[in-house]
Amino acid sequence: MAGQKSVHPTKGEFRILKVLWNQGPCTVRQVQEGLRDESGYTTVLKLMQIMLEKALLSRNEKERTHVYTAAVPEVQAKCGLVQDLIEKAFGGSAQELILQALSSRKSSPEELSEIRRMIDTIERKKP
Amino acid sequence: MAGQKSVHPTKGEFRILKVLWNQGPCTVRQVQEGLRDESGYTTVLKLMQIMLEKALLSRNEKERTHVYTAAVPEVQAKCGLVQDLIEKAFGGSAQELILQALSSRKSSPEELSEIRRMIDTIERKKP
DNA sequence: GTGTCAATACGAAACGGTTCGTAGCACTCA
DNA sequence: TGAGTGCTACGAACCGTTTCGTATTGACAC
Repeated sequence: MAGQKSVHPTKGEFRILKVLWNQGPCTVRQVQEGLRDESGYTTVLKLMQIMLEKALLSRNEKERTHVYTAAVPEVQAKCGLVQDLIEKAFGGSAQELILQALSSRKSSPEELSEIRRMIDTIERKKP
Repeated sequence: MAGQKSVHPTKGEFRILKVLWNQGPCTVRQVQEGLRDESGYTTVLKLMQIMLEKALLSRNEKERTHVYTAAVPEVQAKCGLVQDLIEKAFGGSAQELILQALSSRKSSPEELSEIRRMIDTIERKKP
């Protein structure tokens, strides 16, 4: 118990997690290629080592080339970020965040009805 | 022109902005008291000076005791945060963020229909 | 004037995130 | 065996945020 303390990934860490979530377990090299930018190999490696310490990643050291896996599920990490934002900026109100999200990008009618559909689903799920 | 470049408030800066949004123009002392924690006076002052440089705040120096005002509207700052999060974590999809927000806190039926009402409003506003 | 009080200004330092240079290790191939 | 390759490990350094100690200034009372 007590050790859960969900660590919040930084921006850079989140980018690495995204690659791992998409591609499944990867070597450092694979992650570095997955990030389509000029981040150097050792930079990515270092970041991943730190993430290992933070238990954001786990790794398999059986082979000489270590294989890393995301140790936090995508949903949980995103959920943490959203919770944070709701607390930090919207006084704990998810509604307010949603309103803001709705108005901050012009959503197409399709998106809006998509969202409406999601609400329907949730409503139906817990009567 | 060209100078807009909406600066993103840090966490600490955001807390100060919240006080100013709630209470209107304040002195440093008032802001420091508004933050109900142990942040020292000079710490708050320094932060506010930096925010002044970043144009997050403006101030009136007529009186000896300067009076600071939030220079960014609340909506705009929150919008920036939301945009950031959408980009960072949800691949630019506001929908996904909203779904996450809906599921990360159990919304009451009332909240859900509230949100539905908001969607109605938006839909009606731009046909 | 002189002392005191409350405010601003300035700069150093701590801290976390990030980048990168460099070293070392293991494997392969000639 | 020795050079080359590809990987991990380590540590220094940079940058932005945040904290805080200290100096300075202005107003007011005596």
